[in-house]
Amino acid sequence: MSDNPFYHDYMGTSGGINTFPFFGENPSNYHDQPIIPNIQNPNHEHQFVPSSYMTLTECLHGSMDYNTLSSVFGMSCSSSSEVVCPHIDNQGSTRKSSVSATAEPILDSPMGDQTSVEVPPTPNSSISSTSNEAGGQEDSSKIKKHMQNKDGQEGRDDKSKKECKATKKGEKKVKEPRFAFMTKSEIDNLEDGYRWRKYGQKAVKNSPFPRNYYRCTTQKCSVKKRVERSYEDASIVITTYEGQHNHHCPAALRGNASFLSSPHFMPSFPPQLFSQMLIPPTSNQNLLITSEAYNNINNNNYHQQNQGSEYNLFGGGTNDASWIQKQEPS
DNA sequence: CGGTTTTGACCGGCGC
DNA sequence: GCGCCGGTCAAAACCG
Repeated sequence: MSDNPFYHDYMGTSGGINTFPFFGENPSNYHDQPIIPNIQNPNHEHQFVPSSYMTLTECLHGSMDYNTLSSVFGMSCSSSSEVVCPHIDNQGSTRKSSVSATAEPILDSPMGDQTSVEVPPTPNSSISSTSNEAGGQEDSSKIKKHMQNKDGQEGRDDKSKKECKATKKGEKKVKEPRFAFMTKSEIDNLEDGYRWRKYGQKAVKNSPFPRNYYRCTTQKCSVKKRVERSYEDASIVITTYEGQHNHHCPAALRGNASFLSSPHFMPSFPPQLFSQMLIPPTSNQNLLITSEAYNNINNNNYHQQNQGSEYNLFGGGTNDASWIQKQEPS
């Protein structure tokens, strides 16, 4: 992975809570210095700028507007686009990486203004096919459905289906943005600071692993997430978030940084992912960081495999961008 | 006892 | 029209 200067693999632990890229609260609350690559200076891919780090939690509960997020993912908010990042390079299974960001902004938009992304097969890449089939492909189909169905099919959220039925035909509903991550973990439901209630579980076609459906327990918050395990690589967990939280992160309310390691918060959780999704300096479509880069910067070994969990981020930089192809609306 | 999980049923979209 | 599939509902079970 180090062959790719833009492929940064990060394995981290916070000693109490795992977070996804973007996850967590205000960066200032972190014990560790939040880091992101300096986007302004493409030649310094290892230069990190703590001040501009954006957590997913912030993103999800709205401190980061969708336009910003879209720009981070290199997508226009005005068009529905889907970026699937199932990629693992040719190193295939040897790569121990593992959070892949999939930005799936799903906004209601004119049919002619759609952009979807197809994921070309990657040689020797189990994760590629994995996510493509177990996650990416399905998401793609779902997204297509989202795009195609303008009568509020996916607008149910916390509304009942009956309510949805009552929705006037043709009434457009704003599609919630989606973000998917692939995480290498033995824990399916990675803690992100929010409280979730499981409301469904479905068997996934061609996969021995079921897909779990969660909904944010906060009232009037319609954020949902799906968690499924890759059927080709059982160590890969595909998490898809849909929507943005309209409230603060419950964990954060417990007291800024202390929640990260507080035994009162997720006491049973082992040290887990404490990572930041980074924005490659030369690509605004992929987000990633490597443990190497991280360690080099922090002189700290964040690689952790103890307690059965191993986390990384992966995405694609310049070299990896090849598997992301924007598909023009047909 | 309240919140969460489980799980079979149901619904709507889509392809044939 | 029918079957498949993903997503959701909701009652029952479970749990702290």
